[in-house]
Amino acid sequence: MTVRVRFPPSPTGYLHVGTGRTVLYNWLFARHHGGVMVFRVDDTDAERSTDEYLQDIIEGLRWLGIDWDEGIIVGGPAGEYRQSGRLARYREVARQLVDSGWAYYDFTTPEQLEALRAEAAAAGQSPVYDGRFRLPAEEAEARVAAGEKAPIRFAVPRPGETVFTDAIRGELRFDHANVDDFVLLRSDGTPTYHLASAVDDVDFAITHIIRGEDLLPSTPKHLLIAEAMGAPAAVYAHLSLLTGPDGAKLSKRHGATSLRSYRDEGILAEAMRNYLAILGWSPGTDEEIVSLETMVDRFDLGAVSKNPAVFDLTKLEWMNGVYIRSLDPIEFASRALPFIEQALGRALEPAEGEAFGTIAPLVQERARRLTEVGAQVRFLFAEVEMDPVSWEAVMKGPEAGVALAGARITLEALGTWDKAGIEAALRRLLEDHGLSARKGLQPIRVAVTGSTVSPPLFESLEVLGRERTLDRLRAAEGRLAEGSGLQ
RNA sequence: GGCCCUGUCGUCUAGUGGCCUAGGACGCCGGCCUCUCAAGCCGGUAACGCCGGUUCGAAUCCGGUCGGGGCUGCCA
Repeated sequence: MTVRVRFPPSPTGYLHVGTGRTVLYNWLFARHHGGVMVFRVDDTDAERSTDEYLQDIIEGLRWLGIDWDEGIIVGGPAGEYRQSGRLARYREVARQLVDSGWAYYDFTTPEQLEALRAEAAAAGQSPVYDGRFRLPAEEAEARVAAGEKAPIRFAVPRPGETVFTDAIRGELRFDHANVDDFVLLRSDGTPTYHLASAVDDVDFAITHIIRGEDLLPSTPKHLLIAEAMGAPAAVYAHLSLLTGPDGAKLSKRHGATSLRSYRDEGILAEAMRNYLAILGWSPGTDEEIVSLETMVDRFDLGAVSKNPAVFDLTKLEWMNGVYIRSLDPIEFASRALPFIEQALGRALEPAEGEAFGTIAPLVQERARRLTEVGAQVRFLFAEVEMDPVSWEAVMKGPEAGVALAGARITLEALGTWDKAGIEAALRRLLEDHGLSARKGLQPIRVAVTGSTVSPPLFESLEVLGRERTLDRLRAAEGRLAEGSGLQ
């Protein structure tokens, strides 16, 4: 039997990193087993579902490099993969379950339900509706025929229990005393998540349902619906949740949770994918950097962790740095370009693009996120924005003036303006004045880039060009003179 | 409150009765390298929640306890 998994997002928000991890695991499982990945849309919540969110989810998947074999866009045997387009089917199943006695029209009022819950809470019992007000079938039918609106509830067998083996957690049992007669079809005729999701899983012949642990308490309901439909039970696997540093389910209050925001903040798709894969799954070796091929090759639900995992931004950034450094230099430059233009607020001129291409490899070694690149090369494309702290740190001593003036004079006279020439000239300068590289070069760096932190100096000057370098050295000398009260 | 999941370094994890005086990775600390910052290299810090039991032997098995999390809607 071929493995069939599914990804059923409900488009009520941007693609969440936790959801991203869930899809990844489904995808890895499918690819590992040569199975089929189905992409359906759980949009039964018409109020909150939007097309914009669906687009974001699709883009997020593509960004991660996850594809699907059946479902929206690509189509498939089921034809319709949006739940909003399958409403008639859900009503049909609900009706069939009523006819077969697995479900019933319910006339309990919200007040009655509330009273029951309060009563149960007071008695220390499970607050579940056990169908005690269920009417005889004929009576219920008569009221429905008379035009009365009523939801359809599932008649959970009592006493009873649902037992299943979770692929990650082992055998799990749920006493039906704690499972209530849940609503299948709302009184307005729309299906609840439980009905729509379970029917789709049956209709699309899903064999493995890999989802978040938050759905664990709902599993008996889904298994019961499948049973009532006369369908074989799928294998369930519940993934632990992703949490923030405080241990609570990852949410907005922990910071960015959408995959999109990480992409926008300079995280590489391959790094995010690798990090998410390792967050809760171990390839079985000490490796942390794992190729996609290896993931597919080794993925196994039995090796997925049962514990919740804290989403550790620091480790993601480290991994992103590893991936950035492993990029082909040309590839790095082209991926970084949009971030530079974003930081600059304008597109780069052709000549500037060339300049960046020259210095890019040096920045590549230093960045953990693509967004850092802009700050590092800004001095090449804009006027110097002097960092006061940097200035204070290096312009204090008597060496500063000497280094600045000396550099200006020697570089002005320099023959060929290239890295080798610049380095030779400046090293000679240092020697002549008995300055250490550290003491002598920092003032020049700050004068030219505006900061104590920059790409290597000689290359930076080469790319900056003689005129701008000299201008900036003069400007710094002027500023130094003012600051020293010499003027 | 009820039901359920879960518990190895700060974090992610390896570990399925002896190979564990518990391994790796991130972080952190120190050193080397060095024109700054990174990167790289070397070294260090740090954990089996607790209490019982089973066993010649327990991180690994059992019970309890404490802690963390999830669910508890005619949301998904």
